[in-house]
Amino acid sequence: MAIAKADLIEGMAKGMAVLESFDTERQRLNATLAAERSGLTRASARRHLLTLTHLGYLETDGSYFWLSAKVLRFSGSYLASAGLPRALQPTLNRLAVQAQESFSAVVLDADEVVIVARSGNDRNASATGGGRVIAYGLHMGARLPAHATSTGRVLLAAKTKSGFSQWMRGRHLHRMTPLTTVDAKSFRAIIQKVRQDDFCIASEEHELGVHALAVPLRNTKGVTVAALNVVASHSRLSTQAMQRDLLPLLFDAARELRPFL
Amino acid sequence: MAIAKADLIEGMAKGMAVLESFDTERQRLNATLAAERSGLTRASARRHLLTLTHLGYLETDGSYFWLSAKVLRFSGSYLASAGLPRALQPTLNRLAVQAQESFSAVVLDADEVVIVARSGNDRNASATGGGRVIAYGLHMGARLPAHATSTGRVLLAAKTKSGFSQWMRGRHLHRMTPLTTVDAKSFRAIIQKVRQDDFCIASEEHELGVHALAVPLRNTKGVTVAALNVVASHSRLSTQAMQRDLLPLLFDAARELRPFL
DNA sequence: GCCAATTGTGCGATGATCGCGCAAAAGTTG
DNA sequence: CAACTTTTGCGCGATCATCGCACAATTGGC
Repeated sequence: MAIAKADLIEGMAKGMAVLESFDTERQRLNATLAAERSGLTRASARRHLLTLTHLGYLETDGSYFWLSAKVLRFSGSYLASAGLPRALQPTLNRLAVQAQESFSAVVLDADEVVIVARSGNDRNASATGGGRVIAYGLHMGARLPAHATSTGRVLLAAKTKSGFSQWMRGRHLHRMTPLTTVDAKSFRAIIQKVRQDDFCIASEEHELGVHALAVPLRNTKGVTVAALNVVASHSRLSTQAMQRDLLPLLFDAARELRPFL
Repeated sequence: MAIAKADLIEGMAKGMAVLESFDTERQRLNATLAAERSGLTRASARRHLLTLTHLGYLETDGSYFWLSAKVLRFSGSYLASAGLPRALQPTLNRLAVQAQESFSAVVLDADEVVIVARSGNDRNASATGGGRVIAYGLHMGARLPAHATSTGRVLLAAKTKSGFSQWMRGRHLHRMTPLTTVDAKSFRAIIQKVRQDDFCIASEEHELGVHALAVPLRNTKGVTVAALNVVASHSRLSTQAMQRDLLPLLFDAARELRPFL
């Protein structure tokens, strides 16, 4: 949609590519690194890095660059403006208190899901032992591969048949764990089953020892606008127990949220 | 520092100005509005809006534009990469459980404080009755005026005398509530007192019915890198009770965090 | 249905950006 | 430690992307 013709500012696009080249794994970049990751020439990448630094989005020690707190301004504005997170948060908080588990609400963005609201005890974080802030890296704004997550599958199942086929076209399902479904045929079958069940369980397909249960969030027109899930460690809660104890909670929450979406 | 000469990409700067023109108050903009707010010509603003839309950071209905979930990618990367939030989060979580109150950690950015980590029961949210997601709009990435917040004052007090004077130079202290200190002389006196006390209480200066207590977070070199505070509703907890019961907790947390900052 | 205000967009001139290429710094090896 | 190799910082002229004017199309008011 809106595939504008030729009057797009490419300087802008380059700059955003540079900004995006800072991700979860690569947090500190110099000009050469940034050039590689963003596909620009070294000189150009350097100019953009300098510009972004000047604008306050990056900080630098002279040779390396890293994101500054200023980038939080965007998420702040988004979260304040977007109706979705605002509408979901109270319910997520309530679920966290009731069930003592971690809940997330996500939307689909291309081939990833984006966490737009979450809640939960972060007891699991300390259980993992070390520096992990939030259990399993599930912070606000985190992006996870759609095909390997319960929520992603729920959102893919909500697409039309042709929409889903188009999404699948030529796509390589990346293996995240030994248990990830990467075969296209099997994956189509899974999505078909999600369509029937209206929920999805993904067990250790994204991270070993972790499984999740997701349901769609639909508005009153029946359009799926997001997905809601609960994540638990395999050792603490079996798949069966999760479905038995938590699925009704999720369905209730989805029904309750319906008028607000 | 690093005030680069003349080789800064201005297309980039314009684009970021456009992105920034979406804030908490103005969430939906058309080309004309965005042009006004970002200081560009209409034509240029439109091109940048279109570009950002094409890149996926904005969504549009054809005439109006609004932020998309993709902007969360930056905060996600920042939160995953920045040492500060990662180091603080576990302690904040523990505080929230212990005290059943809402805690925030913030850094100073020009004349605003930015929330880089937070925790807390959001019971207050439901207490406020309506659609407020999080008590008092204190979400991650939210920006609040430094002069009217307990944390802002703690961070301003950490500046050198000359640094603080420079900050004050020609600054207008915006009135947030009838109780906001806006007189420069009074404000200087407050900062002086914060220097002595090493903590700050701001009562209803930012929002009526809300008061907060903040302490500085220093690293082992003695440099203040952030501020930690607790926010409570006036009706639920008196200023005196807050100081008596929570100040020791905050000081303990600050001492405990010291090696990690 | 007419007028006024606002918005969408083509086009030529201009100056900002590109990336080459050099010089200096850093790193490597015998 | 010196000579060599690799990497990084950055100046410079040519080029082409961007600017904003101006006009057309659209919307809205009365």
